[in-house]
Amino acid sequence: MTRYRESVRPVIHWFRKDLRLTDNPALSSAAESGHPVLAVYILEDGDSDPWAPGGASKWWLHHSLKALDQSLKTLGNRLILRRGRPQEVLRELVAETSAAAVYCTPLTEPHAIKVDSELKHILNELGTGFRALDGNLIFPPESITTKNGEPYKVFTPFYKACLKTFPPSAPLPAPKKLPCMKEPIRSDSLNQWKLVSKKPDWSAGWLDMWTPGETGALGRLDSFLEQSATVYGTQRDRPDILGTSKLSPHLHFGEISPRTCWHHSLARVKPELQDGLKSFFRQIVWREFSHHLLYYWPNFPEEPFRQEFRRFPWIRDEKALHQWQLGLTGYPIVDAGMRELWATGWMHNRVRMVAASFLVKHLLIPWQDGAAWFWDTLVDADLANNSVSWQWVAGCGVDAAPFFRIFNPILQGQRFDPNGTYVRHWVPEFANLPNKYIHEPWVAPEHILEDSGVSLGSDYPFPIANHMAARNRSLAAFKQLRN
DNA sequence: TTTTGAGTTGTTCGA
DNA sequence: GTCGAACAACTCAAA
Repeated sequence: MTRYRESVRPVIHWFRKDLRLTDNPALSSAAESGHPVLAVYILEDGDSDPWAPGGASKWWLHHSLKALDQSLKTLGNRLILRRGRPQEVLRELVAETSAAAVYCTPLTEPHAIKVDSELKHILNELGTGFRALDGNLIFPPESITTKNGEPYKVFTPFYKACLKTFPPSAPLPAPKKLPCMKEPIRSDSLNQWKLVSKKPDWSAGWLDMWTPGETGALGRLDSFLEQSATVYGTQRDRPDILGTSKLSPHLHFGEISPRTCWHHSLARVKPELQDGLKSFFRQIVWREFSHHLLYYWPNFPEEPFRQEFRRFPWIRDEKALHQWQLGLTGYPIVDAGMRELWATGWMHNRVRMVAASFLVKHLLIPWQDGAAWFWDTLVDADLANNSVSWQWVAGCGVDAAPFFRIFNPILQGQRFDPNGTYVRHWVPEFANLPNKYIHEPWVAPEHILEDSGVSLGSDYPFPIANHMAARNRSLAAFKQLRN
């Protein structure tokens, strides 16, 4: 027995990693359906989702959901919060409301794909529509393939194929109306979900650094376009200055679409300065590429893409892993990055590579251990980007770094943090150490260390691995793999 | 089917 | 200090 007349049956927009109103094709379609729209977010636990959000991501999610609810309220709607397996929660909601259809944005995570396929079946049996409309990728999986119809495994040809289809279509405006259901629908309270850790309160002060939500995302893009977009190509590698876009968490949660990033960039940057945008677009396409790879190879997060790496002689070393996590490796650039990560939920891209390379090449610790730590500590933790990037650094991924490419943490520090500004900020032990020694404090004469007020071995550790020795050990391990 | 050119992000060594 | 070569061979993608 249908409880509502046909005209007032709602449709459900199931929000997931598309926490925005602008350029959200699924939401726009729901809005245009002529039905009231029930806006729902479903929190799934680690019991059923193997890659449920980590600690830092949950903090972001909390604030992003709060922001989304505020935006919906300006349209006279609200966000309904439910917890559980989406298949069951949506089945219940459809039963409760006689919803005519469920709208959502498809994702590339293997778990999401499984959920969608079950959901499609369940809704079909209930006679309820299931409409998944792309919106989180400019180039959804299967829209870009090689001439043979195969997925690309090399970035550059993928990138070129993407460029051929340009420019992407214009972003959609936010719906003007989003009529609410008249009948009240039960919702969890966001605070009950306890997404924000209070004890310990490691995220205190994060709201000064980040503004989760759609408004924050557009603001971040605007700042980037005003301040650093034109010099992005050269400055993005410098952790001591704000040279990157810092859009990654906003993109991960879908608070802004890549298409919006693209169009706003072209609209706001003067044509003669648009050369600097090329590197930015390239990075956006990297995100697309990673999502393609995850879609086609669903065990990318767990297993090395290159099979021979199953027998790579990784070393399980809990103590060294812990030192790396805490930023106590004895290499200032690595430690600065790891401490920035812990303190802010984010790490500069260049430093991510250096820190990741140190873990897998200098310490020979499995890339999965590093990826797991990043998963828990990054506000932008994204299964596709994280897995593909870690495998790239480890050399076992697609188009991966050659085995002889082993970052020298001293050189990288000197090259990209030439004045030691970044290191001094995150490793204040060296606040008074001269630049000359900032990236290799162990070579500083004893009296210089003393003058700068730091004692190696007590205030700050000696390197836990000698660069040359570790480099040679890593090269030997890779050589062993070839035979 | 075969061929050909190319492939995110680096380091070290010796001239 | 600067510069080019070596570091390996393999796989991918297109012609």
